[in-house]
Amino acid sequence: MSEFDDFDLQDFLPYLLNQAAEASSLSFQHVYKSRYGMLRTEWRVLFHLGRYGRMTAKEIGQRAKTHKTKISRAVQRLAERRFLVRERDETDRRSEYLELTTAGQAAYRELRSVAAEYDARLAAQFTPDEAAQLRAMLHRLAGEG
Amino acid sequence: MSEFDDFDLQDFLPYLLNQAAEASSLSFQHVYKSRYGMLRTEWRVLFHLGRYGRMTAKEIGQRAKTHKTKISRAVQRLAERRFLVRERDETDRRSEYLELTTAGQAAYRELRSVAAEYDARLAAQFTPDEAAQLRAMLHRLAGEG
DNA sequence: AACTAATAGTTGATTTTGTAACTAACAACC
DNA sequence: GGTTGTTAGTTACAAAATCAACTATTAGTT
Repeated sequence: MSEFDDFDLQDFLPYLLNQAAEASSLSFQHVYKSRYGMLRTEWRVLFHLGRYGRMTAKEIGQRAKTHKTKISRAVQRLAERRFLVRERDETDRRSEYLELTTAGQAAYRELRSVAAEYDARLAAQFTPDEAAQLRAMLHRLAGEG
Repeated sequence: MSEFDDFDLQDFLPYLLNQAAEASSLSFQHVYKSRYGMLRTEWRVLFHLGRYGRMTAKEIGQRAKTHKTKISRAVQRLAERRFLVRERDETDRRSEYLELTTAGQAAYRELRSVAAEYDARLAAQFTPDEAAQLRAMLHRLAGEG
């Protein structure tokens, strides 16, 4: 009988966070998957370009804390589907700038609006104060300021 | 310019939850992976059996909201490594009871204590009240009472 | 200029997951 | 007691994630 005998998996933060993340992304995932055939990383790349504008794969990877191979493959698929275009950086020919096409922007806008509504619905389970506090705590756990 | 123009991915709850979950499970994941060569589902199965005792694969799947194929494979690997034993239920020969071996229990105890310490460290970023509230909100998002 | 190290991004091999189909056992019904 | 429907768990195949090695390019050093 150790001092942790009452430690419960259901309250273990990594587990709990994971359960909450999975449950709360399920139905939104269904939208970008069924409507645009996108994978999670693809929607994230789309969102980054839509929200923050032209940038390189590396920058997206850093912002989203996503490995470069995942980004590379997501970019490939989005380019194939004409959601974005690549443009070599002539000052450093190793990297290329990515930018959404008109179709990409349209997809971004629709998904963003679905996401915003969905987020509002999730947050509505709490008071505005609670929701704000939750986000702040999650940011802290996610490991940035 | 839509009404959601300021909607930010960094604050989108599913994204934020996912980032927090990943960041906060990273170093714990490293422990069960490097020390016991376990995958996430395996550690969860181990934990369920260690904490709640003998049960069937189905029960674990329900508690952990994990698909039966994932459980099935995790059980197989844990059985191969002699962390658990299976015993057919003679009243219903479709299912079998799972139970940790001595080695399984030892692994469980060690991982549980690492997890508890780790959880305490994560929670220490907040006041006890905040931490309790965080857990409550996550439970709510995870979709149970 | 040649040599070494570093960086952006891609590719390939391996592992893990997801989905659907399967087997074996039980249950319910006529 | 045979037919149909369910359930526990496994297996097979396809999709996706991971990790290491690779190419092309730039930067730094001598």
